[in-house]
Amino acid sequence: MTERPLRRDAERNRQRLLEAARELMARDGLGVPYEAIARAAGSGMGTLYRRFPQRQDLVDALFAEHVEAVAALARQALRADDPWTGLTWFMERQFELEADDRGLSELLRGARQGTDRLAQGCARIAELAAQLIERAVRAGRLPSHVVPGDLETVHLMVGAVMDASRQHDPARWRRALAVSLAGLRHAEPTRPREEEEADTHPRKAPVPPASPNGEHAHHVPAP
Amino acid sequence: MTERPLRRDAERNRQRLLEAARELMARDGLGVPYEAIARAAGSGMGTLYRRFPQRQDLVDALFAEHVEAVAALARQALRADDPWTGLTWFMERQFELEADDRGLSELLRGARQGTDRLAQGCARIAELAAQLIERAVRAGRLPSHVVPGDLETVHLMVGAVMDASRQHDPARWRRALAVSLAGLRHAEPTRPREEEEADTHPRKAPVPPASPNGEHAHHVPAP
DNA sequence: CACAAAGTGGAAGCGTTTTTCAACTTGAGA
DNA sequence: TCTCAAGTTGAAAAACGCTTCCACTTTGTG
Repeated sequence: MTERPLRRDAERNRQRLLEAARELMARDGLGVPYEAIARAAGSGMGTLYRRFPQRQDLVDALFAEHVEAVAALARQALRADDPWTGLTWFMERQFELEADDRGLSELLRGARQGTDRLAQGCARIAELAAQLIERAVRAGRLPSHVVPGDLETVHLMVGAVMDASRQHDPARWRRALAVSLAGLRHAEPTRPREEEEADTHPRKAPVPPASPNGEHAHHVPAP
Repeated sequence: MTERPLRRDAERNRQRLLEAARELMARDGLGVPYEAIARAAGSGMGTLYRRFPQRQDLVDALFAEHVEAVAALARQALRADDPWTGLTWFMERQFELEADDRGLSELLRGARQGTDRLAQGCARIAELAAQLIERAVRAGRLPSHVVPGDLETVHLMVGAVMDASRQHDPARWRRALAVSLAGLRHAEPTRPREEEEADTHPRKAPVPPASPNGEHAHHVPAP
C-alpha cells in the first residue's frame, strides 16, 4: 500500500490543476468542463484525467477543508450563549462562505451520497445543524414543531436566491435568510396529515368571497 | 397576411405534437429534447421544427392559457375581503398549479424577456402580485418594509424546494411556503446600507464567545 | 385522375463535453 | 550518462442535443 510520491514535475502539475479547478469551480460551479480546467492549468486533458479520473476525486481534494471549516462554524455556534443567536450566526457565516464560492454552494446543497470524506463532512454538518435547531427549540427560542429538516429547507431556499441573484444583486440572499429565519420562529405548525380525507370533503371553498361580480370561479386548466 | 388553414393531416400532427409536448414538459420541464417530443408524437423532428421553429413558439402555444389562469387567480385574490388571506390564498393556488406542472413552474420562475404573449402574461401576474402585497401592507397585515420584490424572492425559494423534492416528497413546498409567508410578516426590516462603513469599523465580533479553543467561563452546557 | 403545393421523416452537419489512447517526453536512479 | 517507468499530450471517438436539408409522400383541387 505504499503510495510512492509523485515525480516532482507531476506534483507541480497536480498543484496547478488544483489551483485552476479551485478558481473555476468557485466562479462557475462544480460542473465546469474538464477541458477548461486543463487549459487554465496549462496541461492536457490526459493529465487531468490521470490525476482525477472522477470529478468526485477533484471535488474531494478541493473542498475537504472548506467543508471542515463549515463544520467548525457549526461547532462554534453550538457554544454560543444564546442558542438562537448561535443558529443565526451560523447560517449567516455559512452563506457568506457560499456566496463567495459557487462550488461550495452547490456542494453543500446537493445531497451527498458517496462514502468519501466530503459525504462524511456534510453528514457531520447536518448533524451539528440538527443540534443547533434542537438546542434552540429546547431553549424556547423556536417553536417545538420546527425540525432539523426545516434547516435543509431554508438552505435550499436561500441558496436558490443566491443562485438567481449572484450576478445582479449579490447581497440579496441576506433578505431571503432574514425572511426564512423569521419564518421559522413564527410559522404555524404544519397541519397534521388529513390529506387523505381532504378529498372526500367538499373542496375547501376559495377563501376570497365568491366573486363580487357574481361570476363563478375562473376555470383553471387541468394539468 | 391571410393565414390559410393547415392541411387536415398537418393540423392533426400539430395537435399531436402539442399534446406530446404538454405531457413531457409538465413532467420534465421546458428543456425536454425536441427529439423526445417528436418521437412521443409519432412525428419526425422536421415536422416539429416546421411548426415550432423556436422553442419559445411551442411554449407560447402551450402555456398561454395557464399563465392567464394564474393571472385570474391573482385578480380573484385581489377581491378577497382580507388582503392577507387573499395573498396567501393566491400563493397556495399558484404553487399547487406549479406542483403539477414542472414546465409551468420553470416558466413562472424564469425571468421572461420576449414581447410575446407569455412575457406579457408574466408581467401582468407580477403587477397583480405587487398589488396584492401593497394592499396587504396598506391594511397593516404586512410590515411596511415588505416590497413586491419580496414576493419574487418567495417564489424563488418555494420553487427551489419544489424542484428538490418533487420526487421524494411532493408536498414539502407547503412547509416552505408557510415559513416564507410567516417570514414576510415577521422579518425585521433589512438594515439600511451601512455596508460601506462597515469595513472601517472593527469587524463585528463573532457572536458566539470569541474562544475557538475557549475553555473559558462562558461554556454553557445544555444537557 | 393528375399534379402542384404542402407536408413529412430522419439522416447529416454542427457544437459541446466526456473519456480513452498510442505516441512521445522527462525525471531520477544505477 | 543511460535507461525506462512515470508522466504528458492532444487528437479521436462516443454521447448528446440542436438545426438544416432534401428526397419522398400526401392532400385536395381542377
